[in-house]
Amino acid sequence: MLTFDRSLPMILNRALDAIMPPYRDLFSRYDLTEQQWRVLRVVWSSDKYKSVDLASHTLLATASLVGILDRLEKKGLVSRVRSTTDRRAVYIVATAKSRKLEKEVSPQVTAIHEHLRSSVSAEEWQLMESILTRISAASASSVDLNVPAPNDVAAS
Amino acid sequence: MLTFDRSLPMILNRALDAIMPPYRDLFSRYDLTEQQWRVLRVVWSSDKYKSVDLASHTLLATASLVGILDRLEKKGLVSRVRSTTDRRAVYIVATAKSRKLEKEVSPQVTAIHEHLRSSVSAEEWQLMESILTRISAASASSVDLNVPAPNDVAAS
DNA sequence: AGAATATAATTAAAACATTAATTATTTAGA
DNA sequence: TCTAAATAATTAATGTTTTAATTATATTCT
Repeated sequence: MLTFDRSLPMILNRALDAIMPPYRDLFSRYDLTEQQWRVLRVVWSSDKYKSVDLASHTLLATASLVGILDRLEKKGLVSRVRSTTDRRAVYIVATAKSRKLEKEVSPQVTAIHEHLRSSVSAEEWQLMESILTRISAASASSVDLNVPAPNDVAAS
Repeated sequence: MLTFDRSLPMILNRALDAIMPPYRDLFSRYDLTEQQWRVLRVVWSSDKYKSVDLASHTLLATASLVGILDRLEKKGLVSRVRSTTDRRAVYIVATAKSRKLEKEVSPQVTAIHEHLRSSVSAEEWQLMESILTRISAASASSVDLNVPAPNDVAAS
């Protein structure tokens, strides 16, 4: 089991499992989920973002965004504004209520970020980031591995 | 947005987004989900595992495991065996059918692991693992940060 | 202009995640 | 022993993910 246990997916998932609880505890105190937070902090960073822009910045699929935005809208934290120049597009804008939330929550999120960040040296942090970036790039460049299709295997 | 964009959760999620598609493509060819694979490879590694043991080795909550095991059982890949010595416990065992699947899929999964692994040096890989492990440990040791409760903030 | 194609957002269905509560059984302690 | 606490598995409710299909609007190309 050693080889699977120390595979990159497991390494990354274990790290996420370890670091997320403090974030989730914080978000839940404000009745927010992790994904809702991710959407809000991008919306707060700009006047106008289309759904499709949110997707790339939050790492959430547009299909997932629909429901997340529905719930954020119901809570009065964002509103949807149909574009007049391209009527397919919808802009997501932050409400005044969500701006208040931003002022309360953001500093606490930053505190968690910095606490994590301070547990290793600046050089190590930078190194980890660059190693992960390089592995990710390698993966994206050759998604198609040279493996037989299931039918081929079954037929052999 | 720079500070949030380069936070550890985003770094890790971006890396997972980049590396998972080849795994998911492979699993879907065998009509398996990523989580089902995770359960199977642990079940294959031992004769007898209780549900609660599976949870820790797969990083899946026991509540999630119930449904995953239901579906694996329905496909004839695992079976549940009630323990006679502790009648609360259920052992999960691999079927002969799932052993055949193991022989087909495992080598291909290993190939993806090794492809990722080969994109950086052995030293870098080891370093990344140790840095992430240290950050994770730091997080676990102080989940309770010194932040005010929501009510305190609102009252101020 | 008109048809094929592309794009933005949404919907639908199945699977999984998260939190809290529940059931059944076992263990520990007065 | 008898009860309180702990443990294993499950259920329930809400939210999210993934893939595929759908709707509406734009764009491109002939």
